[in-house]
Amino acid sequence: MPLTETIHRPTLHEELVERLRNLVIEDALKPGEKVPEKYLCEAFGVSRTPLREALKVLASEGLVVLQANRGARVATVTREELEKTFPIIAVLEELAGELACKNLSDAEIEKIEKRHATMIKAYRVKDRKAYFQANQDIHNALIEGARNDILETHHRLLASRVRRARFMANLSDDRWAQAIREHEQMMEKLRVRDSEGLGKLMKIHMMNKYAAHIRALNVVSEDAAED
Amino acid sequence: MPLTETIHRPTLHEELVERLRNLVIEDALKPGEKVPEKYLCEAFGVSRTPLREALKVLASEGLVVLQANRGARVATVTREELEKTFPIIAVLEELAGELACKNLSDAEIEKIEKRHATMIKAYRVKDRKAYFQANQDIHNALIEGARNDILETHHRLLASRVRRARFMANLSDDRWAQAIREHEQMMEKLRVRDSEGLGKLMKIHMMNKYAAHIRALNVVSEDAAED
DNA sequence: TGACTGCATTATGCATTCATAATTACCGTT
DNA sequence: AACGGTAATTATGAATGCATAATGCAGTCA
Repeated sequence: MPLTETIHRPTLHEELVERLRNLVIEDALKPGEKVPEKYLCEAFGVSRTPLREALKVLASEGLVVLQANRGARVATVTREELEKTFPIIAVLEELAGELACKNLSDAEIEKIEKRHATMIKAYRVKDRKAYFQANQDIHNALIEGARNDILETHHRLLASRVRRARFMANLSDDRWAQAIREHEQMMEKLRVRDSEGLGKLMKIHMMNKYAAHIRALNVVSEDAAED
Repeated sequence: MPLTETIHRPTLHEELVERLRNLVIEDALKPGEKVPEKYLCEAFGVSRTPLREALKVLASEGLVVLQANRGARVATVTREELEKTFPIIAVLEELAGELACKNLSDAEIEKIEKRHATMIKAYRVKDRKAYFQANQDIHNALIEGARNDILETHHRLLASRVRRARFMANLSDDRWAQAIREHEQMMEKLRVRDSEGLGKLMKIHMMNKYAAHIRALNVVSEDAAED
């Protein structure tokens, strides 16, 4: 008789994992930076034990790296890692797309349709922020639509290391237009519940995004080389 | 001047993560069982702090589940989880197969060829143990051949929850023969470095393995229903 | 001036301790 | 005897303490 959800009282270290993860993802703690254990303890009002437990977990997620006797640093994302990570995300999205096509309700698809319209509008007026929000929502809805929490977890683990705010600025007009076209195609497949079609498109979409990131990275590293 | 590898001194908690993970994978700690914190501390000769840190990591990997104030239990694998996990492993293997085809050296392929021969021999004489060992080696070699440690990590995380000793016994003669045929096909693709072909076969191979597991599970649960 | 050495300071890993929640054992009531 | 409630015990989460490795700094010598 599942009338009630099993209650979940969060422990300190879980709370901290959550908080710290957000700090890293939102770039409040920047890649390569030391994680100031003492400071964070004071800031959160906890002792070192739960904070250190949280760091261990974040390390196993790959968000920070631990050096014995030298503490934790926020993991830096090298180009090599990007190259390794994107293809994995791509196949996960492919799978998610296939499953979502099968499992999403009509109402949910309708909701995504609305989000899509919002996104298109944002594109027309070049509202980057609104665009990214709607885009994010659509992708999340598709991933969740797969009804596979394990897939979701692994996708999140991988995406959180790659999705960094600074990439948002690097969206070229060309890539933006291309992304919109890809989303239009994806919606077409979703409407007719062509699961394989959607899966393939989502994979391609991700790989194209990857190519754009790499191009942006090249520009950055060329700039850096000028110093 | 990279004459020396950067030395890595393992900390206690890393060591413990390793050890405990093995205990779970090797079924020394059985699913659903409580993880006897105190006992393990004594057995390993460490205090609770590093052991508990290790448990947090294993929990984030999904090998154990933590209940606040009620300690840790070895995670149980439900059929639902199997159903969610296998398709993910399948697409990861597909990707791994593609990458391995591109990245394996001729010498490494030769090694796999030898392993393959060993496996076939084991099949002929119905030596289950030798078969599983060679099989494992081949799969590991292919995953490693992808030259993508992140892919490897996620594959390992997923596989370790699913790969349980008791499944080994459940290999039917039919499935065994089918698996052998699939491996033959995979080798053919690998020899000519048909990356997409190998990828597709590895995915199919995994999904067939999945189907076999489900069949085995059905038998088990029907047996259980007889009580 | 600049690099090296030894000491002081700090940060870190781990052990220990403490407070409290969960479990068990016990006992009285029906 | 079975059930319910309460006290004793145990286990757990978190804080504190301690030993040691890493870092920063002053002093020395070229």
